[in-house]
Amino acid sequence: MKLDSKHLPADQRRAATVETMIALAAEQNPSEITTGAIAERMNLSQGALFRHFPTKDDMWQSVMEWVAQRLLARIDKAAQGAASPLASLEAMFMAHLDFVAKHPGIPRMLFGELQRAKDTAAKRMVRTLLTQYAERLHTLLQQGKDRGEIASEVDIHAAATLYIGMIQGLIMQSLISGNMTPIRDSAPGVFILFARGLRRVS
Amino acid sequence: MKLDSKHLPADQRRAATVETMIALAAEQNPSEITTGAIAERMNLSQGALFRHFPTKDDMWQSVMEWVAQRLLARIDKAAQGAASPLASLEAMFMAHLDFVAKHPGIPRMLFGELQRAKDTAAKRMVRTLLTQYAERLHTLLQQGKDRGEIASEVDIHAAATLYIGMIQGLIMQSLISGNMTPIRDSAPGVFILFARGLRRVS
DNA sequence: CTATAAAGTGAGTAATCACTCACTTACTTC
DNA sequence: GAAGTAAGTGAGTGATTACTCACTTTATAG
Repeated sequence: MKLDSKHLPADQRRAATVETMIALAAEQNPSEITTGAIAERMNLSQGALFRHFPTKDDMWQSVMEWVAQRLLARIDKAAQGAASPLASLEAMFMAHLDFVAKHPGIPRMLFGELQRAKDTAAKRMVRTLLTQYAERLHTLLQQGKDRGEIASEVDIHAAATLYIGMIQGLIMQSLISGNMTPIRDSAPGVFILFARGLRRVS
Repeated sequence: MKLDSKHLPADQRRAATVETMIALAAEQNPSEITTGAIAERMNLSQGALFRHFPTKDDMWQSVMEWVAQRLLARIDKAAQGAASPLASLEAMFMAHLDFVAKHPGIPRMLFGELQRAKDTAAKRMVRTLLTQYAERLHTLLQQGKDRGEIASEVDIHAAATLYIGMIQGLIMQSLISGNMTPIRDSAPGVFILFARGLRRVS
């Protein structure tokens, strides 16, 4: 991969643009990333970007596609290797946090895109991603109930909200402290507490 | 209060500006709110705003002060009336959600400000708010342990993160659906699950 | 080696934004 | 009711931004 050379083929240039935007989002507010800053980081003229994307919104859409594809693949793979529904949830949780720790700009992008006023393609993509994520959570939680691992009185919808909230809360902590360490350090304890609420009292 | 009349005294005009910004934040991405839009909503010329605030950042700082003051007062009042630490947490939780349901732009503002690149006064104010909030949570959780209401093996720091995450998760749901109803509907179930994880198994 | 197409350049443009200022209007006080 | 002051107006300004385009450079196929 000679991604730094000039005159890349179009598909490689598009991929490099997406990766650059994700890298920049780790350093600054995603909504403040300019096409000029993207081009500068790529050692490219600003105008060249628009040979590969019709608008900036299309660039963001490509970024969100990249994220949705990678994140869902990561959590699916993590869930498959586990022995029980609760273990799958924990593996998904850890894989998700590992993913955002490696790409700290991504949760910022998702949240920022969600609260855009306009209904952009990128925003719809985020909604789809989160909906698909929630479906996987519901399935696993129901399986946990069926197998008696999760208490029957647990509200599955509430549990899915709490799961998403766990991740969001940890991200919030990292935004306050300015680095990613609290995520890795606090994650296990938070999940233990979450699982305590779910588990059937034997 | 004749807040719509022309030629308001300076302090009332500043207060009206803050309230207008909070109202606008409920409708659109806070970072996309322009001074022109604020002025238009107030039936005021854009230039007039800068007679009362030296910069736009100062406007945001005033907004954050408004939020910090009101939110902390609300949750403190709610916590006082409750019979036990866990009941206080629940009352705080509900008061907080009631607050954000009435001012849907506020969580957006806080999160958006947190991820700004520059270290603005508003950002420092958000950090302070969240730190003070976390202190209250730690105190209550420790009291719960001392009284035997909360299991001794519970990680207090994790519980505080989970509490913040609960709120953040519910806000996320409302951003996806586009309205505030899921917050009010799902909140009790989510808290029950949270409390299940904390409570001492008798 | 040459022709052709793909990719990149850099100097534009129009729109938008926060912020300024000379001037006008409205309140207050004696 | 005149004088003084506080508040508002509206037409600026310069900086920034997404996007365009005529032209140049590079890669590649015959």
